[in-house]
Amino acid sequence: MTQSDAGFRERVLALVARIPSGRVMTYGQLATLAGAPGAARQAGFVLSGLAGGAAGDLPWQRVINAQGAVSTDRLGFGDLQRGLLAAEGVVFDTAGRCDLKRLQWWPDEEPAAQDSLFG
DNA sequence: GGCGTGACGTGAA
DNA sequence: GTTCACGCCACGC
Repeated sequence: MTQSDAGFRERVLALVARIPSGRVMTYGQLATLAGAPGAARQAGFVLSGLAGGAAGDLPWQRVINAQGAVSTDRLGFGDLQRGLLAAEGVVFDTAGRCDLKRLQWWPDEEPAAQDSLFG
């Protein structure tokens, strides 16, 4: 398995699928966890192929930029992403930004730890 | 083989 | 606090 491994895309998609409801991750975070720190742009490009319904059960909506705002606004469905997150309890500011510091999720965290976050 | 692209990130003004 | 510009790495042609 030293040929091409799972690939950067597969790892990013696997991480996105692990994001619990009501939580979000940043592109740089996905890239770093995928083994490519700095490839935040590429991480977003991977998700770009999912937009439109190809995402299946993949919660691509839970992936936002480091500013706590959605980057899909330039794609035309930024409101869609905000709506999906809002349905999960994610509140966006008037500027379209959320409390990333509180909503950012790491695969290292366990479901039980989320309970403390809401407290 | 190399070049350009891209749902970004960080630093600086 | 915001905004501009450059740099980053993986993928497609």
